[in-house]
Amino acid sequence: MPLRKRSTIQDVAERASVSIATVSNALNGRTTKMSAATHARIESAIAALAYRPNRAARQLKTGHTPLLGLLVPSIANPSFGTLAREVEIAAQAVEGYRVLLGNTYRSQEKETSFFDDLLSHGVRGVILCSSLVDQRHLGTAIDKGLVIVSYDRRAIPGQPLAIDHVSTDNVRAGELAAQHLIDLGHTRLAFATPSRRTVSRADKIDGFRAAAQRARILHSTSVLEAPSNEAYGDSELAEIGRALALRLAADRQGLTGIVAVNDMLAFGLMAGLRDCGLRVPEDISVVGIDDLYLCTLFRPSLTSLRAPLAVMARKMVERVISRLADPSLPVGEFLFEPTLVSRESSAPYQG
Amino acid sequence: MPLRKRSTIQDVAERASVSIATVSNALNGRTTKMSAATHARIESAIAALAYRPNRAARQLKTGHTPLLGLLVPSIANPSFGTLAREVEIAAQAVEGYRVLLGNTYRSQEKETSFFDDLLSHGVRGVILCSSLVDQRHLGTAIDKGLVIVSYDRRAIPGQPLAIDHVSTDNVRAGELAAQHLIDLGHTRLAFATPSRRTVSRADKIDGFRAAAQRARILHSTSVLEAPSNEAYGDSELAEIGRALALRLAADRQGLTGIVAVNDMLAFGLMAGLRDCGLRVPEDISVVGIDDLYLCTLFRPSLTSLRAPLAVMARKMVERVISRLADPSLPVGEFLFEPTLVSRESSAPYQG
DNA sequence: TTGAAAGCGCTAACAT
DNA sequence: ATGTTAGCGCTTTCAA
Repeated sequence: MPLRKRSTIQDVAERASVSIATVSNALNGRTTKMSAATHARIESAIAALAYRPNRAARQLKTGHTPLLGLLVPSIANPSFGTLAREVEIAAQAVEGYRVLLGNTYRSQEKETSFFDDLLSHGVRGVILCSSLVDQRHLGTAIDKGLVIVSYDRRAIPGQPLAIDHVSTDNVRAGELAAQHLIDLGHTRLAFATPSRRTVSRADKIDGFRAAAQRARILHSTSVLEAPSNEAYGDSELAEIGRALALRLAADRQGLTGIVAVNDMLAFGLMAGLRDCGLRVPEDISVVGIDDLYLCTLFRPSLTSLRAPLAVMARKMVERVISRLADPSLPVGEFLFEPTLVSRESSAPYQG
Repeated sequence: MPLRKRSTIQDVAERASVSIATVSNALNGRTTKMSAATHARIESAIAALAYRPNRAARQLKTGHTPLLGLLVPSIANPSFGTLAREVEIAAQAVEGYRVLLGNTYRSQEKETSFFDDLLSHGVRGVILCSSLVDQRHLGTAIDKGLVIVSYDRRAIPGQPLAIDHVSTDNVRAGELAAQHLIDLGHTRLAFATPSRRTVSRADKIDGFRAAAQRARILHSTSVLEAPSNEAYGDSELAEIGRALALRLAADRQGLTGIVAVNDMLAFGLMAGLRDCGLRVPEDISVVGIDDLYLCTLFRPSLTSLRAPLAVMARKMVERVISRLADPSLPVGEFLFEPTLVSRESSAPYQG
């Protein structure tokens, strides 16, 4: 079959015997400016030609295009895969937006280059999942017209950037996780995390310690951390969990409960503990954070903290689009409450 | 800081005291058409203004834009997350292309709507991971100018569509998986799969049966299948695995080795078997297909078949871009050899 | 109620 | 070696 050229607004106008201006009006909902008959003729011409407006042309004129950037450390990480799915659903639902995906592997250079490309493509809204501490490059991007919504990190007080923040209440997540173990009778707890500090990790630790404090067991509490020694890879977090398990097997320090900074690390931790002959939950209870659906597939299944991802994705999309329409919108921070999902990996303390 | 308007080719031309045509020439590598001094002036003007060409304008003129569509059933599924990462890397590496992501949840309507949007955005190349059997809508999309490369399904002989196919050799994958179990001494084997047939699933089963045939154990071989009773969801495949495990526990039929159609199903299968008191690998050996990095995190870790994903992603990107440049390119089918990665889930038959 | 026309930023054919 | 210009498909102002 011959490759027909896509039909243009011209073709529609001719077929409906009107000017392109009138077709454009119809396209943009200004139907009050024409007779019903004209409108009908245009509609049927559009249908007959399977006409779809050329976004590039429209964008050249209006400066807008229904595209959103989504920047994640790595889409191969199930946490971000799940998030990406929710973002895509929300973007489609809200305004028929499509999603331009980028992976950063935690490289500031890749983030910057993605921003440049977005701008170059006329995309001005972006949802950013970044664990980078240094955020100076964001200022540059914003100055160039980018609207950024940041996922899973609180606003840093005094930060001058016009960025909305949508995040789980990570303090609360750490707190609920620790409290769950405390309620089960555990008193010697640890928090397992990569050593590099990020806002969200610090928050989780704060919550963890707050719960311990309240239960007066802060003194028997510790933070287990290991550096990531490889370039950002799929299994990095799990490897850290595994490394921590080995250390624990060598010197357990009486620990009976561990909160992991996220599920992937918890999975690695559980694998490592098992390899060392430590049983979960009989010897050590483990709680993750994220509640990936993978939690239900491991044995023991992993107790974890769930955030309302779909709602958060909708909020992010909504904020990006709102701020695009009205740049003077006050900056907002939106924290969402996590809930504990109890499974097999956590059990009562065995005196 | 005031939001400066992005600079245009005009601005560059003025700053370098040349015409926009010359700037355009410089931009498009036609540097032989100007003096070195002029070129240098333009370069420095571009740098000074941080000029980046407006893609929409360029596209309106040329009909091209460095964007690729990537359509997957669900990006939350780690198989597709991993693929998406490789595709993004390849697209960036080859020509600085960016990736527009879409999820189909196996809905033909969503596929079609994604194609329409791509076209509307001027994107003409797309990498498609589809398990849909009916492919008539693809013909329509191709007629409209879309260049499609299909992932993980063989070309259907006699299919008239101009689609390149890049896939694991699934027959070989099924064969290697079965052979591995046979080599371990197993004689009563089953292949576990969702009941809905796709090209790739049928191929895997063919390979599985071919290996059994060769070992003269085809008669003690079966295909275990269960329907998916939920809408496409994250855990669908795992649930099917779990359901099959329950059936097996009720009536094991002497089985000692199972090949799962993919790793996610295998994970569910292993969880279900364990819940029913069947031990892997002592009672039953399990082999998956895909070799997700998650394989190493489960206990027992999962034996699986690995495909050269990065190479395949590069091939797909390369084919899309080649065919975009030369639509008369002969249609190709590219099959890649899987390799077995042996882990804990498969062990010698215990008479 | 409808249409003419300018112009968004760029490329490339065609001058000079 | 460099410049002039038409035009890609669309929106929108202004005129009729």
